Amino acid sequence: MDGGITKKAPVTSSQVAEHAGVSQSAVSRTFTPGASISPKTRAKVLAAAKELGYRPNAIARSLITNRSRIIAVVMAYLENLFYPDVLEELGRRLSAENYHMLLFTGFKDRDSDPVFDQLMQYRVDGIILASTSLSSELAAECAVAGIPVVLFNRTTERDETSSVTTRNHEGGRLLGEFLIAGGHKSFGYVAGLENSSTNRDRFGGFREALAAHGITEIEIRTGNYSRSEAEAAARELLALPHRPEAIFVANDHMAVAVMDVARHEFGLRIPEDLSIVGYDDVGPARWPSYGITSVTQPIEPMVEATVDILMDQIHSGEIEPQHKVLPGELIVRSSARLPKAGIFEVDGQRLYRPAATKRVPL
Amino acid sequence: MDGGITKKAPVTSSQVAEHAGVSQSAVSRTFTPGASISPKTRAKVLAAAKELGYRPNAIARSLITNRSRIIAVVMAYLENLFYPDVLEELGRRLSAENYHMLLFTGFKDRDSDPVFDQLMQYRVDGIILASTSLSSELAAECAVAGIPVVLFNRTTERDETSSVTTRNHEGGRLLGEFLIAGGHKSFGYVAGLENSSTNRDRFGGFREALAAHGITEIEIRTGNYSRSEAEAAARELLALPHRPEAIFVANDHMAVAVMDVARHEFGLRIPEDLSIVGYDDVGPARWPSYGITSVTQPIEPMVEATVDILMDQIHSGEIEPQHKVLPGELIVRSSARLPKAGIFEVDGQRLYRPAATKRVPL
DNA sequence: GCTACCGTTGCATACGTATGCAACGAAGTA
DNA sequence: TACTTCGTTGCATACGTATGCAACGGTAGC
Repeated sequence: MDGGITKKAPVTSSQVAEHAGVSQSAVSRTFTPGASISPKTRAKVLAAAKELGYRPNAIARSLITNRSRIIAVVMAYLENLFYPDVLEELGRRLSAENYHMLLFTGFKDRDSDPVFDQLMQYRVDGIILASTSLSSELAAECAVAGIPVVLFNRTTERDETSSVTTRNHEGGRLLGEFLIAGGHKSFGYVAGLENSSTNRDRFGGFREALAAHGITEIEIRTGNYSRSEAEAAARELLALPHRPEAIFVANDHMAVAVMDVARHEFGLRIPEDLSIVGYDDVGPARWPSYGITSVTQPIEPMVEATVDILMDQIHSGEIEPQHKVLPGELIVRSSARLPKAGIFEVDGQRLYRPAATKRVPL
Repeated sequence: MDGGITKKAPVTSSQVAEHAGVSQSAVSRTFTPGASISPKTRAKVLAAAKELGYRPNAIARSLITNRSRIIAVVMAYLENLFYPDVLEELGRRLSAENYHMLLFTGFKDRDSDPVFDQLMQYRVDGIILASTSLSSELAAECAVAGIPVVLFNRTTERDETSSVTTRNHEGGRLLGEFLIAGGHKSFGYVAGLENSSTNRDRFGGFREALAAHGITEIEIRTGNYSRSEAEAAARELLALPHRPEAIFVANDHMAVAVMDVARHEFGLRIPEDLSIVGYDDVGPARWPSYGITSVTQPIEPMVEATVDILMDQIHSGEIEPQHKVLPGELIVRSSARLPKAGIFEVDGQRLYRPAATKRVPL
């Protein structure tokens, strides 16, 4: 044997039709749910199809139906485990709707224009933008093209693009209140990407909470949601003459890095010498080595909402921007000193809800 | 304004042709590299295309060229950061070749048949299988269909499907020698998925190394490459009356979990009370909280080899199974007691190479 | 037995692009 | 000038499927 196998042409609906003694239309209708076809011919076609190993050609179908059943998912980087988790859940939810993911990743955030060109060429039925920003021209172009777009964990200034987020502002405020209730007096903040809405909102709420208690000084360093930059930011913060007693890190991915630097480079005990709180409630935050007090971003509801918006817009053909904002919870773990009150145990997890808002979910 | 925007039909090559005063062929040739077209008409077409906002329809192109420029990437789960890293690198490499990824993830490993059906319908140009097994019938079906398949970090018994792996057997052996040279006397192994080649090979090498020193008893528990199962496995191993002095965990993802259990549930000091070694050299293994001694699996060369094999088979049309096996290095960190000799510093990293094989890269 | 009706079927066409083929024109050669 | 050559262009067709339309056959109602 020569070992080399050359590409064999796939079976077409016409071949199946001939083999089954029916027309090509009948084959097509057999594989089109709801089409007018008698059980008898349908059975004949299915038998012939199975025998020949026929699979409908999704490409040809897309050409005629103008629907590719492909959703473009744009994630500049997957370093933060939050996004792989999102991706997995998206895979589940989209495949349940019989949609598929064309993934764009591994590019630098600034190179999004060629990415956009590519995904437009595939006539995707929808676009999910996570962990990347979208210039407003591109958003406009999508709108003109009539392609539904959902920003995942991001919002834009103007409300023209649909989005799914959590209550980042309230989350940041809650963390601020938590730290203040814990008796901390001086504060630091490790920022995420400066122009990201999550960073703005989380910090906005945090600052507001501190300001309500007369605290306006916050030492800020930027980590850009990257581990290595967060390490550098931590080194600067912890080397200050008056080191902050508590640091809010804009997400858990960076908080882990900050904690590592604090412990292993500065020899600090957490939370005795330093309190750290994060955001996302991502995997490593739950590991006992870290145990980060963090605000959850509930991935499953977020993904569900995202897919719902897309499906709604795809099926209706109308692109009315929708904005879904989901609640989160402050999960109390061991990375920050505890307040005297406001901690509740629910389903084996400790949550923080200050008295005034105890009954209102975040 | 009513806010709702209805889908606008995209611009076609014929419209561009009319607008530019040329034939549709000329438009097609303008966007086909290497086609016969004069600079003058080309410029006219490009101007018209830009003006109308034309983008070639990749779907229609695929139909006629029989090439979708889509590669199916199948990853059952992304829990282990190794795979998101792979995904990112794949994104870089494939987009450099102007290919795109259709990602299948978030399904249980047993549900791979419907996944296979889906990806076949899109007439993908190639398939990358990582973190999932493929039944041999499916592999055969791909072979018949002439679709190149590469197993990433997996091999099958028979050599009929291309694969990219690292020297897992040698890596396991090296870790065994390292632990023995470190003076350990009793050993445990936390296994990965039992039928995976990585698990078989790593353990095979490990057992071989121990056997060469007269050690045949290894306490084995299975973690199935899952964090929670690895935790359970660790609890069993560490509760044994004669707790092993050293544990080889089949990958770093599980090793982190084992280390957490050892420290926080059993109060063990690492490496004083217990040595742990892992595999993959994945992110958390490098974090100072863990510092896992581990054998690297070099993602970039592995991905490069994978894409090379695919491109080769796509362009040649011949599917000759290729098997690429890449070297790894044993990176010495702090999770296991050190041997007296054999540790070298290279580029700021400590490597272990026993005297006999010092000059031979793993 | 005739008509009306409805479910089923095949015919023909359309989707947007690539490409073999022939025609054309310009340039070069004798 | 006549002939060859070669680069460029348009025509026509093909890719594999979905679907409007008309035709067909069977059934029910009178």
